[in-house]
Amino acid sequence: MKTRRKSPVNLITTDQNACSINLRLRILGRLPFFAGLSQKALESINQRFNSIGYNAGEFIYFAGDVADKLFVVAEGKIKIFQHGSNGRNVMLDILAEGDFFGNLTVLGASNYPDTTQALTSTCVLCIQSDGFGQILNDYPRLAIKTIQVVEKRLIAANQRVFKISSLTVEKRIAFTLLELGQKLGVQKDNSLLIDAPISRDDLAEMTAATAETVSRVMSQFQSNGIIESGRLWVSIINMEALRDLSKME
Amino acid sequence: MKTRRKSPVNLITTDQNACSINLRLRILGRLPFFAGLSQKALESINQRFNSIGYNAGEFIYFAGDVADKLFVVAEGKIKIFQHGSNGRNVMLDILAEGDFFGNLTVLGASNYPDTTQALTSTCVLCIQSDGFGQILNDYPRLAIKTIQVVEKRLIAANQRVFKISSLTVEKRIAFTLLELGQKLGVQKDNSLLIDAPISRDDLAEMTAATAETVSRVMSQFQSNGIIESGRLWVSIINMEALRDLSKME
DNA sequence: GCAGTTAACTGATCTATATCATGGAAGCTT
DNA sequence: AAGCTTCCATGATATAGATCAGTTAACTGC
Repeated sequence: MKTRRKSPVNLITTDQNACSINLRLRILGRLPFFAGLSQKALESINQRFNSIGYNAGEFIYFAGDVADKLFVVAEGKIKIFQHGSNGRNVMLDILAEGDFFGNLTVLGASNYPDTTQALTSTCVLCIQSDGFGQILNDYPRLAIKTIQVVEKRLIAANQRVFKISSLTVEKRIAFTLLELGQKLGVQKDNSLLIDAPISRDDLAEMTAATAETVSRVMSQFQSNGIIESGRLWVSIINMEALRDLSKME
Repeated sequence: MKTRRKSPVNLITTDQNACSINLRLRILGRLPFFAGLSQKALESINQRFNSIGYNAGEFIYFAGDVADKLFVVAEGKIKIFQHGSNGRNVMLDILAEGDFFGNLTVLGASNYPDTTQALTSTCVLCIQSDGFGQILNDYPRLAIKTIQVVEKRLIAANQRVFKISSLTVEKRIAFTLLELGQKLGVQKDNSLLIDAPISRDDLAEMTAATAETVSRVMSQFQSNGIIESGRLWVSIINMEALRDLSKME
């Protein structure tokens, strides 16, 4: 029997004051989204935001809630998913610092189509959707940037459909691990640690598979020296091998 | 053996002059997207568009082409899909009058992620992406409307992922038929004809299934009196039964 | 109206992955 | 450090749907 290893993922990513008022401006200013705005504009935009902290496991909102807010991840990791009544969830993404989520536009009284839950302790910045609408009206360049953000996600979503319908589970998992590595990876000596507490179940929800199948594939990856993994952590050892495996041919 | 019926779908939907210059303004003005703009603004926007006609089967663009144009369907039906090298395509949507496709924003030198092909003879309006970007800059309300259009598609794409991963093929087909009925349906005495030449292969590409499986399910639907169908056409007889079948429970 | 082509139907078989079931390891809790 | 809970591994079995294959029906063009 393979022996699993202790988790190298640090679950406490923020301290209590990460969301303090005086830090908001700095966080917003760092976002590529707001790059190029004057300090004055940035300050006025900052006025409209406030910040909220969540502990690991807490929900930010549920699918069906009235969608009147837009959020930005300031610190921590958040999973965004749709839940099937049967318990078959589908994860759309794991959000990290700088990612937007919630309601981007002022669609009259709509509801969130998905649910968001903190994976680690997190801090999010929050703004009323109509306030954000006014900002977009005042700064058309931001509106165009917003279109680009949403369009990128649309393209990614379409590619996910493509992968689910034409790739094997093994390839989908390989792909997903590469994406997670790229987005959440931190270099640790000779491996790339995915810096979020990801379970087999999470991977199953990301790849449209079952936890058992994911477990089998991950075991195989591990015995081939491609990854290292344990309870709630994964780390990529051989990136090239993963890339080969994910090839569509 | 069940005998199939002659197609009631009219494949010739446009005449040669449907795209004539003097019709463009009328078509643009009808679009909900441009609703609320002054006649003057509309005329200046119209200046930037030109129109192109395609015969059934012709391609508007291929995945990978340089994405420098935005299109609007003026008349006809267009399928938009991704093709897998193996021949396993994934259809994203069937576009009808008023739908946008192509490149909405001025992303520096990107490529189309999908391929578009006319299902009937069609006419499309066309604008350079950077020209459209200027329009969005001039009319921030249009930019916000654009965000809404893309966001709706994103939500639809995510729901497609959800359906593929958690519903049976039968349910997915039922769902897809309902969507097609809603979008392309025309009432014919006691049935709703889907007004586009849709093959079993097309349905397979829409539902992430094979043509054979689709054929079997459609045969069953037909013998249950839920639909009527033949070579390149489908018509819904019993909407309620389809809705029941598509229920997720 | 006949020949050729493409789309659709259906039977037989196969397989990737889900399901069901059990045991073991990691990490909390007190 | 003992007990509890959650997560992970893995074997055995079942099955939805893919694949392979052969036939029939609708449309197209001459």
